[in-house]
Amino acid sequence: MTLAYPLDDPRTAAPSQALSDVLDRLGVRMNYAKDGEIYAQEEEVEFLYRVVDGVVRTMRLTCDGRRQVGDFYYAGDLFGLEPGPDHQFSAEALTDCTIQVVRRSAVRALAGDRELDRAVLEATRRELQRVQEHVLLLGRKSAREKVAGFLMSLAQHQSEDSIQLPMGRQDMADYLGLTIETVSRMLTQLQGEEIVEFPELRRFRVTRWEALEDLAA
Amino acid sequence: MTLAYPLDDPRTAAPSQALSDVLDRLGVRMNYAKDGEIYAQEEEVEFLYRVVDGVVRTMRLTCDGRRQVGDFYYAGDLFGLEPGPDHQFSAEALTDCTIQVVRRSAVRALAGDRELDRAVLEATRRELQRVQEHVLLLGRKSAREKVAGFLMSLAQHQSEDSIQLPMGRQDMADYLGLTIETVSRMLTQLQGEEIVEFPELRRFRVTRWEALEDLAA
DNA sequence: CGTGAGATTGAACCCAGTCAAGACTGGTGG
DNA sequence: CCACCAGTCTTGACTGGGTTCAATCTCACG
Repeated sequence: MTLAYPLDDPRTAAPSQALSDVLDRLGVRMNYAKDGEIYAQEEEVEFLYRVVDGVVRTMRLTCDGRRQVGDFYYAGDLFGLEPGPDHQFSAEALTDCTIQVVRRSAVRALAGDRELDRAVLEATRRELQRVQEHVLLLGRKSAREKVAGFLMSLAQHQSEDSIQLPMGRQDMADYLGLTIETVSRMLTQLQGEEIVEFPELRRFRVTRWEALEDLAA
Repeated sequence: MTLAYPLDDPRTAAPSQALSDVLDRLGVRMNYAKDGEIYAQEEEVEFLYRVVDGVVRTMRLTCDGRRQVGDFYYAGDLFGLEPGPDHQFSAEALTDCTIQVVRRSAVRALAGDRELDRAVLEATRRELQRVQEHVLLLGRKSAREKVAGFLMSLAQHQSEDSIQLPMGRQDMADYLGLTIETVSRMLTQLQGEEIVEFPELRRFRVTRWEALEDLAA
């Protein structure tokens, strides 16, 4: 993982060395095809995962079929750190992915290493912070602000000038608590105001950073 | 804290013994008057807190003045477990409160005790789970469902037949991502359908549990 | 009793959702 | 190479749930 972005951002701070080592030593690399299921909702929590390459999405389905995307995970990010014995979320490969997987029990067995306990705690903390940001986004922002904020956060994680959108509109909508149509409209609107520019459907460029920052608030 | 409610509920599971002990041994009891500030947003994270008596609310203010309530904490709950060096939320006494406070550095100093590390992790996990529930609530539920769900969760934490509402309508609204008027209307509506009953402004009784459960979904 | 903050209610408005049609895109096979 | 197709995205018209603004009510507390 590159460190092109600020370290205090919980999404991008590198996982601690100890945990990283355990994953390297004991972890198994797995490949998942686009849309492949990594784990299912309700499944027992058994493993710890790190994205090596590709993008992963976690999501939750309510009994009546509404979908809520938990988060998106990129190269270097840990995921699957869920409280409770069962997964509240499922995880799927948004793109073709390589994932490093380690059994939780293996981590626990090595936990004589206090560094490691600490590392898991640290990772859980980061996760908590991400989720708290998500609450603020969902609770008190307009559709316009939600979409702008989403684009901002994507942009902050890619140093290139032209930014890739690995997920479709439906995934954005389900992350932001909106419908696909509203997301689409807001994107068009932001383009109309020349704040962002979409040369391709899944790729954009920020043309007026200040305006985008103001919106994301 | 009583254990009248199921243990797998992250809001109510008792904090682990080790952490509880540290709080008892090293913690200082503090009293806060209603609306007193326990810590401020942006303030450095220094302490760990446990509610002994009363109710605490955490909340966050955005630059343009919008308010988002993080959560409500009751007797026995730990709070102030925030990732990052600074508080993202502020905490205030919703009612007159007794809070047991311990320095984080004291906890850290004792952390040779692996039990303790584990306990902090466990508490952070529970917090994570609460926040994830909150995301689902905010992202994919109607006003009616939000209010019904809120009343449900309150009811589940009080064994009595008549349930106290320690917070005002504004706090409920800011927790649910609604306006005070909408909250009020939904309460009236639920009363009209004889699902709940409000003998007093801040006290209610559930008259049709099944209906409430269906709504909270 | 009065008083005032907090809660309810009403009416008008508006943002986002819904439903439906059409456009674009990328992939496939002729 | 291009025509076609299916999936995805965009656009439009309409609806409706929730907000806004304002007036009234309630009740806890002096």
